[in-house]
Amino acid sequence: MIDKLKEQDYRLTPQRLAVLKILAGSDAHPSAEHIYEQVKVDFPMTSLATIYKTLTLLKEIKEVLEISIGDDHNHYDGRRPYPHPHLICNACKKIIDADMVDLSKVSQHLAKKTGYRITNYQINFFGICPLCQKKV
Amino acid sequence: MIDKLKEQDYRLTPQRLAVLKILAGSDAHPSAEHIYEQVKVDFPMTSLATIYKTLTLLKEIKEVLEISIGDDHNHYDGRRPYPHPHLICNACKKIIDADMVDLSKVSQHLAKKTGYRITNYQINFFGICPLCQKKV
DNA sequence: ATATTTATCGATAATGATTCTCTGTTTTGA
DNA sequence: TCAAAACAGAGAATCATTATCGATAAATAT
Repeated sequence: MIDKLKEQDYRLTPQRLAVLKILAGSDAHPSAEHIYEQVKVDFPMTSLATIYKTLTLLKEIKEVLEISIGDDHNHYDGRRPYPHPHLICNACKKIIDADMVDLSKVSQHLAKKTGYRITNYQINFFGICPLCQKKV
Repeated sequence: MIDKLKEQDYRLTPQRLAVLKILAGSDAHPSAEHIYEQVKVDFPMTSLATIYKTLTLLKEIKEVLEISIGDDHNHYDGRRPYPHPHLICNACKKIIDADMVDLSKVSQHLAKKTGYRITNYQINFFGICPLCQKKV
């Protein structure tokens, strides 16, 4: 992560380093607020805006994945910053990675394999449609 | 939809009927704001809060599907109110249904089949994890 | 039909995550 | 050392969604 930052001529500040450390050290898919609380332990003067700015930067250089689970606040994954499926518990809101494919029976397989009672899922593909490709 | 409402002892009001009609008559996955604009054509006195309340109700009785695409506002599908994959254009924000399974090669198949240039996708499964199932 | 009960409505304030603005500070490179 | 650019911090602004609450209207019984 640090190398990626330097490669692209971004500065490595203490605040950024602190965010990087938390992202690298957690597989709990923390929210911006949660990262903020963690960073404040070592850098009490840090602003929440800085957290967001750092996350935006990391998103741009593809070193963090932003995850929207309809929870009114986003979560961030710095360990596996590429698109991959997640499994979210509606009760405790825990997010875990669920790397398996198929789909017709993924839901049932997933339920069997992980013990989760799956009640819903969300699949979104993002891209450029044929019409917009022409417009370029 | 109307029957479902009556079954569960909900009232059928003009405002609700207007929302139902728009949901039933559109496959464009409209936002609450968009539904609001449409409803106001026939019922100018309608409040945006009523749109949200109706959508919440329809979500509860599973007659509409709420779709979060990280666009800062949700979209609604009243035609196919069950979880299913969507394909979103990053440029024009158009949302279309993408009913195909598999996953390992869904992305490539989808690209070939629809002409979309897929740059990202999001998959979320919602459920109850083993620990929380025990807690019940 | 009319009255009664109660869900629903409309208007607006409140909430809360994220972004913006602006000012001061730090880093970089000549 | 110094100017230019990047960055941080504080708090205001934004904006979708929710909550509040008095007024209104739908369903049902009288």
